[in-house]
Amino acid sequence: MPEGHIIHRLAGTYTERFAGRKARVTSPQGRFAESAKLLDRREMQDAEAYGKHLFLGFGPRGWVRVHLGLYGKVAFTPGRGGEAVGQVRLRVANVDWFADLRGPAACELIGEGERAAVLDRLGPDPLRADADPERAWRRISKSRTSIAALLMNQEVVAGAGNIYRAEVLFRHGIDPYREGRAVTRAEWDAIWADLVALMRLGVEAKRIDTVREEHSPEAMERAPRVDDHGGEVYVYRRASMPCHVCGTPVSQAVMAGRNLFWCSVCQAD
DNA sequence: AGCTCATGGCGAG
DNA sequence: TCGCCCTGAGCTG
Repeated sequence: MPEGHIIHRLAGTYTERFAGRKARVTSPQGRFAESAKLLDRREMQDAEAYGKHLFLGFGPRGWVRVHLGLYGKVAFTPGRGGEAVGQVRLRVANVDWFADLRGPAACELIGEGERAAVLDRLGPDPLRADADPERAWRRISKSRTSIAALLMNQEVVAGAGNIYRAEVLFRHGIDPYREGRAVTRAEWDAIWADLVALMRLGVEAKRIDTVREEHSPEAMERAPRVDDHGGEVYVYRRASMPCHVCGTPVSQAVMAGRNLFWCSVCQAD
């Protein structure tokens, strides 16, 4: 379930359980074996998230950059860990815990320069205190690309994915097909502030909840949760189901190869 | 057993 | 814009 909130939570958990100690680093599946060997029995100094990228810091040995992609998962388990189950690309372990990474899109050992290059390409991350939403605004306010596509572009905003983009556009009544340059400054400020708030909640709750309290009882009653993506939402994966606010069936379309969900009434320009 | 789908992103064309 | 890669869950038959 990897949007940015999950990655930030993972960084916190890696830090809490492994940072400041020597770790066993292995690749039971083998695809990270050579790099793992270079890190094994070294100290993991810290773990940090930027957007959907997770960096495990091994000081002079460099960084492990992990990107979960669509399928990647990390499982933390107490104990020393026996035989790996399934395709475990990376196992980090100490006497108390082991963390198994499966199915990542990327898991690579990189140096400071490569890390800087990755960060350079990323837009501001709503979950980071050092984020500068002005950078995103400069990009959005000049763009003819739809606001929905812009919010998914990690060079514009880092960390939001398909769920947050659908939900934040709903919450601000913005047609997903509207061009970036037609978004007002006030709307952008509200979108950013909302992303910050929603994603922080997501880190805490480990799921994505976006339905405001005044719509919530109604929403729960009408739409018992069927999906495994987490919490209670307005439009994401609710195609044809009644909008929690106006009752209109939720719309679905494919935009740039990704499913897009919105309410054509609440989000009409 | 085999298909389909997924919260992502890359490179080719 | 398309196809492809990472993997597992939840169907179908």
